[in-house]
Amino acid sequence: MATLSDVAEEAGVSPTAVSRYLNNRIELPQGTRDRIDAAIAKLDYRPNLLAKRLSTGKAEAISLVTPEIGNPFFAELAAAVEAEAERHGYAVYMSSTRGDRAREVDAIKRLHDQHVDGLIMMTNQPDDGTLAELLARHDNVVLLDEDIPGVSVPRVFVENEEGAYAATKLLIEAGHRDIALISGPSGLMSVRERLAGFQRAMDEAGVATRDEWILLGQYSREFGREAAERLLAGVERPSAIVACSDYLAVGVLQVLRQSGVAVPGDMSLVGFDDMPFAELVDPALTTVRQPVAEMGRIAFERLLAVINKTETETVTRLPVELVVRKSVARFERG
Amino acid sequence: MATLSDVAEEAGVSPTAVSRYLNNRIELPQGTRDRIDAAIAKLDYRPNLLAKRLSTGKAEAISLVTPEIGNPFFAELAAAVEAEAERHGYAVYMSSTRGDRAREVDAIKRLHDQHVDGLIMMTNQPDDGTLAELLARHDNVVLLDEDIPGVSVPRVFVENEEGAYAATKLLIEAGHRDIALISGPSGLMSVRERLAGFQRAMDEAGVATRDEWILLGQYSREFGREAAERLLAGVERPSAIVACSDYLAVGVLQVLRQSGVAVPGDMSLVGFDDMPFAELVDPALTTVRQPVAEMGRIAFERLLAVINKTETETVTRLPVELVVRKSVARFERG
DNA sequence: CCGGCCCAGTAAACCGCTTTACGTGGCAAA
DNA sequence: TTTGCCACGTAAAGCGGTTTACTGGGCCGG
Repeated sequence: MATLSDVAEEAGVSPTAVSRYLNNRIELPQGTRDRIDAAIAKLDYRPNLLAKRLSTGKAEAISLVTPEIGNPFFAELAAAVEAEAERHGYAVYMSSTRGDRAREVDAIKRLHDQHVDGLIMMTNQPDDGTLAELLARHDNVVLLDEDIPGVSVPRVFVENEEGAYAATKLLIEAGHRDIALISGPSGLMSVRERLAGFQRAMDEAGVATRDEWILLGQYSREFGREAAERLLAGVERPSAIVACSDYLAVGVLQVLRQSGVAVPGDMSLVGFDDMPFAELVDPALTTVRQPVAEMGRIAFERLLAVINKTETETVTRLPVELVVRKSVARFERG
Repeated sequence: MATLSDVAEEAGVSPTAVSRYLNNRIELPQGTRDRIDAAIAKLDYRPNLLAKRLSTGKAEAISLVTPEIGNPFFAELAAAVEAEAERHGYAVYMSSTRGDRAREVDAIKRLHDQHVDGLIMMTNQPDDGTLAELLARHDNVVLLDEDIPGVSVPRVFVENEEGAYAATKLLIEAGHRDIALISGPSGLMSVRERLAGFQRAMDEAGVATRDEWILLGQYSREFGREAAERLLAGVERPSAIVACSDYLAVGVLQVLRQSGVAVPGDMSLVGFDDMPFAELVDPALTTVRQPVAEMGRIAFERLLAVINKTETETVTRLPVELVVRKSVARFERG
């Protein structure tokens, strides 16, 4: 690999001149510029970013940590962040923690390496304080999708409560009163908020919620199956289910199908997220769409703002949208 | 941020001593070790990876380029690579090119930056020679999933031909003779090989293929829909379709459903990949499973081997497996 | 009592680039 | 003729580590 000095020598100038020329920090006469350009071309010179970063302290790169890159929701979010970052000339280093706290910690600590200018963080498990403490030391972080309590950095979320409210209301307006809710771990902000939206819709309609029909666990297909089985095993069955993630909904769907419970004939179902497969399952899933592209875009924008110190803590709430497909039917008495 | 020198000063030794101690290149008496450890703890020292890499030339990191991280197939592959890399203490920098040639080129060129020790490359568009030429200059690259002709680096593929052969044979054994094939861009190795497998199965059974029933385009849902529409519009219809990607199959499924063509009743369908949603669609998709986790694992293993110069060009072919679900039925005459 | 060896470290160069603070040489103005 | 300034650069330190070669002192054996 040719270095800056090689280029300088070839062009008959000092490394300083080449460096400053390349960074537009010096005016050179045409002749000199040509010689440098020729040398660069001849040697196929590419600046060593590592050295550059070490020297300048700027990385023009960010890190993106996601719980599970194999999960379409996070993958789409990651793609959106990357697209926006590219527009600004930033590289994105993605990593997936696979729900491992140690890997989350690692990812944050790596901020120290100077490798990146900032971090967009997604998590899907409640924090026990570890992450919050670690993050408190940084000001170049943005939280996306899920909160970590006690951290004062910009955050980008969706209107979880509104989403769940709309989903629940749709069911109520279809005549349902016996509605169950399946959601993720209780420590998560999104879980709390969606539960609140559900509760509010039920309260407004004057219909009581039942504790045994509120099932909190994980945002996973596995838990969706488990929860559905529990609901089916109960003495009374709800006529509709709000699943707070499409992953959950799909798990529910599988169990219902196996058990011969028709959707939406015998049981209505609403999901959350509008993952790519939501319209592919049978029946096509009515669900609450999160504006994934927008979330990614704004998260990056916010991060850029804190990196450039033009802004600090802000919380952005993006609206969600109820997408009506085929998994909800009017409740028929009997 | 505390530096090595800060630690050295705090511990009352030279930076050299600290560096060598941390890298196990020196034996120090217990007392000195304790002082250094204490200094590190007190200052919360973390080595600056950038500096380390610049100095050593080793990055303990690889780069992973995927065409589209939002695509579950690539996302899962990425997750698998990352999992294996982590076991070996390597960081993974993922980037998605979104099918943009310029971004692919960029990703390769970035190998020069010393940022990473090597590159695992996935692509989903035929190369016009650009990539091949660029890659020829590197020996720390592994190709995954798809080939780039003219490049002599380790490659990890699946048995595409066998997969398509098995899928086609399944249909033939179910009594089908009018079988269409839908696949990706014709320049791609996987497309060629799957086509060959299809052809071989048809030849062996003594049934002729028809040009108008072999539709090559893109590995996308969009093209799946388009191809399905073309098949339905033809004067004669096949009774079964081999879709060379589950994305294609899903597109096909949508069009068939809209057109009132029952699957598998009126039309049998086999996919390829076994993406996560394959078992969720209706009917659950019979498809050819690619061993994604294994592919990722082996790709990393191979990359490590070339990085350490213990191996050069090898081509690995991983077996695929036909997963029979509900989208294929016996052909009923008439 | 002296030479040599080992223990416990150290000085200094280097990785490749940036940046601050300085030259030069030539020409115009005084 | 001298001053001064501008155009065109350069020297050298620094980013935070690693690594090679070396050294000073204590102790042991002869």
